[in-house]
Amino acid sequence: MTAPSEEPKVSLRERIVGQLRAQIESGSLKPGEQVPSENALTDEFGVSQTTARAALAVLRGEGLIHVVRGKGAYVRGFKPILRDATTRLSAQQWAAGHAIWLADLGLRPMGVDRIDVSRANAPDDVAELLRAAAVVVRDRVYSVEGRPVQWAVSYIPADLAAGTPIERPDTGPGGTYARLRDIGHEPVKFVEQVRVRMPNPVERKHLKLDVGQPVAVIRRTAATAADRVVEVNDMVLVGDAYVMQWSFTS
Amino acid sequence: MTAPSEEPKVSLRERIVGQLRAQIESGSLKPGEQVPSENALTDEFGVSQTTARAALAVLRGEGLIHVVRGKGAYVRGFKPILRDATTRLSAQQWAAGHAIWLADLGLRPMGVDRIDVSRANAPDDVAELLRAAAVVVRDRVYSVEGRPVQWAVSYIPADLAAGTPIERPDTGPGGTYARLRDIGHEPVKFVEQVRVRMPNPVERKHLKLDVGQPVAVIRRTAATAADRVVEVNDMVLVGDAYVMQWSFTS
DNA sequence: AAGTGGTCTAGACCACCTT
DNA sequence: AGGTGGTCTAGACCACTTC
Repeated sequence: MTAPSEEPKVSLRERIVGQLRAQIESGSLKPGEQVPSENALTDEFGVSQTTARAALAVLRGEGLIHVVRGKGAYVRGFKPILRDATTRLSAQQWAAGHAIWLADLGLRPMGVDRIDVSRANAPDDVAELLRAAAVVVRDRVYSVEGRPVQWAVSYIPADLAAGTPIERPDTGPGGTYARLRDIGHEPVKFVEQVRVRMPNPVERKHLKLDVGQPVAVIRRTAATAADRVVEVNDMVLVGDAYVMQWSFTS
Repeated sequence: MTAPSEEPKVSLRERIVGQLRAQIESGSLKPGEQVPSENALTDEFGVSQTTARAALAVLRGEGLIHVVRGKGAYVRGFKPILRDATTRLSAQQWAAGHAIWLADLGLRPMGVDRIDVSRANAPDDVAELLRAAAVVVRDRVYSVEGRPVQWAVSYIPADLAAGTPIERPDTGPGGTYARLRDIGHEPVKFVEQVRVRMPNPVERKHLKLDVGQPVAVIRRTAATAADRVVEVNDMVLVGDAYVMQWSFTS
């Protein structure tokens, strides 16, 4: 009698997710705008609050919205930062490196939320790389437009850094690498290892992360021409805040 | 009368999450082992199934467990693959690049699940980079140990690739780049741009991803010495399957 | 006070896997 | 058949924000 069923096959949650995602991606819900509240979704789709919540949780997990307790859920809008490892640390130009993916990653001021400098014993794996246990630790959180975007912890052998501006929060022009150069240990070789994962609770706290937001974890080792490792820098980057770029030749 | 309350402050869900996470990280729950089922958690912690589910969902989101419908939840254990862009594409050696983070990323055979080669019109942004709309598209999924780990789509200008082995699934020794060299368009300059985000539904399907697993999205552009872009390769890497590495000098 | 999200319960039904 | 996860409801109470 009835027409063959259309086989929706998608759960109520996914139907809500799909509609909202489409609205966000099409721009009919603009960055900063409020997403329909749980109650609104309850009415509109005739589902329970639990289901409406589950739908919003999925969008959170995709980083499309962020949520403020007691206020509402809002469409994310954050222009990613271009982090170009090779041209920041070297001065090369790459003709092929222009206009890839993003034209408008304008440079924006990056501030330091917090910085702690101390002497300590390095974790085992770091000590092995540096061939030194006693290190100066530079621990800081960077922010852009009021939002924490990176947590970085650097380890420099204490026998190099002790008593130098590296032990001061502000290391002066050119930063730690320039100071290492001043004392005859200029780093010239760099290796960056990158992992992608969900943040642990400590990282979530430092970076004020919403649940479901992935991070990139970068370990950079910096070595001199004589292959002495003079710095290990462990960085945690908020995933949707960055586009990372590396350039190289064959 | 009673002792001052201990102010648990953590939700039931977080308490369950914390205990299971500790067990996984301490190794008392080993990779491949089954995590207590929802019913078991319901009994052990005296919570509803919904709450037990929510706890497991968090661990899924952190990539610590994966779930098989009708069977159970299991501790993840997958040795990540080392993807060294610079030494794979060049032949350089980096003394400082050894023994960073992971000693035992033994090379494992990477197979091709599926490969489709076709001619098509490139997406606008790719066409702009290649300065050509007509392209050969190489679309494939790679697997390691039966698990999809990467989805890669390459675009090569059709006026270069047409009629060459690049249009065949197996491009022969040295791959696409060797064939481009054969016809006088050897790529020598590379730029890789990397984003970190949650996968969209299409990516989740291709890579058979569990919910809550982040991916790295890499766009590599390969250019000749004359700065002609001869390939754009869009890759989606399963986050926890990889450690990506780049090396460079200042 | 009213609206928002955050947590949780008790119970239901379904789909999938193993025995 | 029985266990597992997947989806969903109806309702409760709490914490936070705005008015």
